[in-house]
Amino acid sequence: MHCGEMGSRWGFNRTIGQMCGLLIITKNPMTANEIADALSISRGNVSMGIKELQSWQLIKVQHIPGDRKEYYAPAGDIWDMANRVFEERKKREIDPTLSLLRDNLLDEAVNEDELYAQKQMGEIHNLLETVTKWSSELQRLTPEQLNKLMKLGSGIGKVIDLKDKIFKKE
Amino acid sequence: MHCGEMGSRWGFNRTIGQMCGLLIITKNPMTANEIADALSISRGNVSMGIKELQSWQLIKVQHIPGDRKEYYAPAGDIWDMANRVFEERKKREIDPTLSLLRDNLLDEAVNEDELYAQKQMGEIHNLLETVTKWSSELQRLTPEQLNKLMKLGSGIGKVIDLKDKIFKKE
DNA sequence: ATTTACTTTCTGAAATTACTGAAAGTTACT
DNA sequence: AGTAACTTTCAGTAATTTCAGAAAGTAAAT
Repeated sequence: MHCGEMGSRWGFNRTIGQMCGLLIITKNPMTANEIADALSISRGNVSMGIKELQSWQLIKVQHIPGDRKEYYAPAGDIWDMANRVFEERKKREIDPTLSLLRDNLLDEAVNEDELYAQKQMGEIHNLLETVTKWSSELQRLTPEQLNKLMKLGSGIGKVIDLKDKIFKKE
Repeated sequence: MHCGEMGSRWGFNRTIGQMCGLLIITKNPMTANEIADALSISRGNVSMGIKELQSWQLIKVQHIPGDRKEYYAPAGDIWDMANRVFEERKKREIDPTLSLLRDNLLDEAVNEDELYAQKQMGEIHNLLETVTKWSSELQRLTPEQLNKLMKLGSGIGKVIDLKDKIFKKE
């Protein structure tokens, strides 16, 4: 139920949030009908939800030999899923803005107001590019590296300073 | 207009997105009426929007001596604003889930299914805690440190390995 | 105390989004 | 080909969200 309430904050709707939560905490894969029953929603709704969750690559279909039904289960572990949600949201929330800003920055400003507007848009563009680049590079790290990095926490500041010293000495 | 379309993805609604965008690209602070005119929306709607944007701490009121009207302007630069949006969203999207999970993990599991559900919830809890901790610690870095870190990009992997070597040698 | 210049709150209408249940589609077996 | 066991689509309905405009509130100036 909580996943439902949070669903819309996370980028999908109530029912889809519930479906996702249900599949995560349920050990065995479930059929569409089981999902509909468990959540008391219509069979058609489940079908839509499945399609949506597949488009986020959060669930996968499984077949059980000798059974014609389709069984659904989470695709990957919690980290994988979080990554997918993160990526998908970047695609929806950042990328379109980034490309609009790029277009706009190509236009010549014809007066002071437009100049200011462009300056501000430039700032936003910078910010979004930095964040985008950074996040894609974090994903290139091995899980162990990532883990170390996270554990490091604000100690990262010291490591950066350290690195600076070393390179200056050389 | 684009800010309007994106508004709902960013956590508020169309009008509020437009208002925020308008205030960012406009050099001088604006009155509520100017905002309403510029965007062709009702005065009442602007009032609601202002309240909402203030709750996100994205805009601030300014008074011009000898003028009774309230003028509105962005609160801080682009980085500040992005930070606020980020923080606010964490508060809405992560914190409630985190506290629910904590409560749930205190309950004793009475059968195998519940045990599995708890295991999964534990995973999510870990993930969210790590992310939360990490993000709050990033914010503790000085802007220069942060900038260096971002510029480092995937080179961060090498720095982590470097740090490991140094500490092993000691 | 009244007027003036503003801001906020609230109500119901309009627009959008989500959901159901039935019909249509698909697939695999006979 | 026919049928059984499923899944998907879709039209209409229900629920939610957004919004304008009117009414109420506030505070300074007269």
